[in-house]
Amino acid sequence: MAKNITTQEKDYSQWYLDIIKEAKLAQHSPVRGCMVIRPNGFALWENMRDELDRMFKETGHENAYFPLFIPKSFLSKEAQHVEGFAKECAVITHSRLINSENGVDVDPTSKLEEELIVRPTSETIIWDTYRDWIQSYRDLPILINQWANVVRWEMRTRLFLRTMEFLWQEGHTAHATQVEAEEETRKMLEVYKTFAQDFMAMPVVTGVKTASERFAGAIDTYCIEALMQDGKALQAGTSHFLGQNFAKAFNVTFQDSDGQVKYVWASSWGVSTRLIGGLIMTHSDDHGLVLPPRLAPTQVVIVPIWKNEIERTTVLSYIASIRKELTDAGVRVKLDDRDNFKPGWKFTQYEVEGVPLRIAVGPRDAQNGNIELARRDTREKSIIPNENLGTFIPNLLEEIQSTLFNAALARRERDTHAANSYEEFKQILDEKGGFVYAHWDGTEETETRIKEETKATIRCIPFENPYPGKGKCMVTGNDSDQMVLFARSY
RNA sequence: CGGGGCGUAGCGCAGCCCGGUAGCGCAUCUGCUUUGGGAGCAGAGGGUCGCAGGUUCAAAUCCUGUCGCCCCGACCA
Repeated sequence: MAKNITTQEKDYSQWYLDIIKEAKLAQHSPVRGCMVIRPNGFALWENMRDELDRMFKETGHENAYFPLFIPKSFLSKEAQHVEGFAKECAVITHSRLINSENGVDVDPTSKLEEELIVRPTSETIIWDTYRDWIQSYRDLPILINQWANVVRWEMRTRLFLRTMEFLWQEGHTAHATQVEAEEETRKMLEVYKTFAQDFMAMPVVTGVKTASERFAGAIDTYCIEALMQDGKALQAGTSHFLGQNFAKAFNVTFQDSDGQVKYVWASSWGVSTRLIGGLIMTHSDDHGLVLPPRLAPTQVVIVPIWKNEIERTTVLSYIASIRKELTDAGVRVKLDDRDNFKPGWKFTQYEVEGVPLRIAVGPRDAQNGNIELARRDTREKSIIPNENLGTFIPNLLEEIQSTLFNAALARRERDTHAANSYEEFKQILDEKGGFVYAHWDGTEETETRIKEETKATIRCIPFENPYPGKGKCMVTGNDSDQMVLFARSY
């Protein structure tokens, strides 16, 4: 058992923080609610980013970059949007410091004519720009993504899950027709689902948000929802059909092939460093982080073992060919031949850091033509011959990838229930947690009441319902078209 | 914004009640022995005790203020 990691059973929240600390993913910064993403965490983010970026480009998108600062007036142009973000905007009021007895002070003479907002999201400045880019239907669609940081002044923060500044991507697309914009919204949700499941090995439910959970300024918000090990849901990504709301607010029109001037249709979609929190809470255990091989910065770590200089030379030369074979096969391999840590220490450390496979090689293995192989996911250890590792190891990494997904899927299915009455609903939430499907009459009043009484929210109205069919609302008894997905959430 | 906790060596903490040479563990450096699941011994370096006032011969310790961070709840990706 790894030292310094609180068990999940004892305190899940503390366990989560311990994992981040011990796996060196991130640390708190001197600024409240902000974090330093350490090399281990950032390498993970880079792999996620690269894969998503590839998927965005395969679906026809281009990257661009828009400013960090947004004129205050832009925020006020779309009423719903303003209302949604007004409470959490950082505002820049001055441009200069002056020396003072206290060190430095804000120079009162440097007050800005128009205050600037640090972007909480970029719809406004992007749609202000799109107005210049779009005249004709021939200018459409515009399929843009940007990788950026954004700031939302949160009351309460948690590393990765909710920080005041976070990294994300935001896609912003402009289309000639409603159908096309809606298709784009759904297409990108599918991209997120594929990424979450195939790369993060994190099963997700796709669906549409209710009005109260909808993105400010959207007509519809689609989401991927994942279920964490402690039975709480995590919104892992969102995709919004924005209708013509921003086009109207920023007067973005085009002349269509029929000669008429029309407003442009829009979508936006994003995932953030929050995904790292979801990854942690999907796979990791009391021994530390567990990373899916497809995203792990290091897929295989090789730990050599020796007693003296002769053994060291023998073992390291034996390892050299193994390392080359794996590297040639496209495996991300790290050799840790440091002499100031003992093998046992390294074993534990790489386990804590979540490296999917560990190969240990000592004099005996070099002598016998073997390697010792340890899997992080099952923690099984075996001695195998040093043969065909260039095909064996990649295959094993893929097996680990699917084992992790299957385990996460089995856990989600175990923790997914259907409630046929409000009493049963509350009982499931209190005793088991997890996803709970239940009938709801479709009104905001009922939704609010359920939230106030149980702290559970409607995560989504799922596209694929495991409990299809009409029924009666568990609270009011009114008609319900289908069960919707409830959970307590992060 | 409420409730709780904490600021003392790079990290984790004790010391504070009862004022009197600033300590412990880990980490770091040196040397030797070690290396198949978080090594051992010996030695060494490292501090304006969050900040500002006050009381006192004397303040990490008592008093007053102030700043910051974390955790738990009300809003949100």
